[in-house]
Amino acid sequence: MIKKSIEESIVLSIFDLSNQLKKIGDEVYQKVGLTTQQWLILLHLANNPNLPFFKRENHKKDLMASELADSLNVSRANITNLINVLLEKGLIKQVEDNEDRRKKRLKLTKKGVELVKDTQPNRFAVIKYLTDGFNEDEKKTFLRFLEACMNKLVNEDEKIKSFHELLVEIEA
Amino acid sequence: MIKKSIEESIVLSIFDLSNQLKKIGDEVYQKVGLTTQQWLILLHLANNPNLPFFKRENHKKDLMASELADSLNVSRANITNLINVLLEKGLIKQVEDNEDRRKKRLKLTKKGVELVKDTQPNRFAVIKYLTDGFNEDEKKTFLRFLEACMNKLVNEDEKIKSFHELLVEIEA
DNA sequence: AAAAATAGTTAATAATGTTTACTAATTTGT
DNA sequence: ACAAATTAGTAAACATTATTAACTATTTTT
Repeated sequence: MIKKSIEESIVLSIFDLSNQLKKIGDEVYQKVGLTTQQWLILLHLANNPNLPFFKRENHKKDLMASELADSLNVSRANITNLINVLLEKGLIKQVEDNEDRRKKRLKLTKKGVELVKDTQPNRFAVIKYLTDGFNEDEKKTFLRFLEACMNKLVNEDEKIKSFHELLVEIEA
Repeated sequence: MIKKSIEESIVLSIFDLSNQLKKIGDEVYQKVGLTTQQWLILLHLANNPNLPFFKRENHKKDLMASELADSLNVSRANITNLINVLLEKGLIKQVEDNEDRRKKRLKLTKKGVELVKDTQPNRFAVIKYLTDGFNEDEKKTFLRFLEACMNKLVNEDEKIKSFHELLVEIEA
């Protein structure tokens, strides 16, 4: 019998909520033939300052695929696939970097900029609606909490995995 | 240019954190040939009271596949696939319901119970470590926040989708 | 100058999940 | 009571999303 614990409730709720957000996002963005994942790439290229990635590190130059892979925590090959869709739709473009010719900088096209701009008020309204009913202090604490968790996960993930070292192989 | 907003930061952080948790979970549970998703099923069958699903509704009888589909927000067919792995590994068993012979109740086997029990202290330690540094009141507020968001998403998802109605078809 | 590392891509493949169609059992409406 | 609708589970075919491994080109390190 597993005990009630507010900490575990929080972790499981974060999971649940994120799933739900992704589902709804996929449904909404399907109208323009995109997935939540592809939409997140657009938000990166729009330099959305609220993305955890931009809080972790400062970026002056346009992003490249490997940085997106890093931020979304997926393989570079996967980013290539996601990007191809956005390129085909004419929402982004690749610009060769003259200083390091291995690199290709990604930019929103005019069409991409406009799509992000046009949908921004509604995205914002949804987010405001969702997070309504809590005061500024509470929201700040909540964000600190999420960021603290994240820091532990990325900086000390070996430590966390080692907690589970005892997980013994079970016979199939 | 998108403005800084604490609300959007929160939503994007939840996304990011959940991804990271899933990745680490997949890596950890790979040792026993399971995915995070399959592990979640084990937690359901162990009646983990911290699962959002058990907070939403009360369950006296053992769960069935369609309830798991509901809780994990995936199709029934997908649950069949996930369950088959757990059956093969001998971690769960199906029991026919005598009152309604369409239903198959799912139960942990002795082996399944033991796996959950043995790993519980470490799971708990990880969660405690992650959520450390915040007091009880703060944690309670987070949980209320997460549950409030979730409620809006599930009860008023049509309203949320309608926010995006203006999303116009873009030509490929 | 050689070796190692980085960036991106391609191809093959794994996993995850969906839709559709089906069977069986139960519930509902008349 | 009985036809129609609903619910539960599964199977098959497929879509998608992601991964790994191998490769090219370029840059950095030693």
